Amino acid sequence: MRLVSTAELKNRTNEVLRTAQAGEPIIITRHGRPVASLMGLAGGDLAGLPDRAAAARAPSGGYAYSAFVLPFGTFYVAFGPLGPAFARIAASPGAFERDAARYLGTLVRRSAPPGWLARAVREAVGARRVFGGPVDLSRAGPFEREVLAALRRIPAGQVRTYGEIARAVGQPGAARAVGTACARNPVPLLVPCHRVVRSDGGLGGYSLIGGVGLKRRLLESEGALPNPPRPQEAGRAR
DNA sequence: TGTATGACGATAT
DNA sequence: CATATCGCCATAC
Repeated sequence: MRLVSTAELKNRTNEVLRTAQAGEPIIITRHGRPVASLMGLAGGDLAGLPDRAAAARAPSGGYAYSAFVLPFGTFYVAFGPLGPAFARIAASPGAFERDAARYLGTLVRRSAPPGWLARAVREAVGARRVFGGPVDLSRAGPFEREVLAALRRIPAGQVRTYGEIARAVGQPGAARAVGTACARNPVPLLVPCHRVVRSDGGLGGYSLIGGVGLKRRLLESEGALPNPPRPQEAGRAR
């Protein structure tokens, strides 16, 4: 990972882009604070994406989706010109297609996973890096978008409370609404809503298939839980 | 425009 | 410590 200031970005654009293309994640900083990231794209990565002309011709048509078999289920991701737009763990392609069509307002067709998407899923699930790639949040409201943006700033291995996110987006009293926004996250895992927990130490909810059990599993695999449950000693006191 | 609904939080019991 | 209650706030209808 490399940190690049706005000045560097402007004055050494080509070098920065070359670095990104080489596969090293670039974090853009402003006033010393990370504000955005660049993800390299290899040739052919965009093969599954509709081109600009196609998008203009059919503004609401043309989402593709790919399936990824993960340890806890099959993860489906629908993507358009702006990036991943809808993702779910689903029991079958048909179930995902139905949910995706309802959310996106258009049919989705299956496609081989573009390289950038496979990498994004790998990074998001393996939690080896923060997935900072593009995400299509155009159907989310302004508050929801801010919340989701805040979630993306939570490093793997860490958690935040719903209240902390509320304060982070300037609505200190909106913890509950943050929960609602998380529940409506169109791209779970890619936007890590599982890293938000309750202020009382509870995990809170998780609406993906798998429920809080999956949420716990994800957080454990990221090393975010201080005391992984040890079944053998569960309940034992002193 | 009003009303109902949550992946919440603090407090009381 | 678990449950109940009430306040909160952005959405969906």
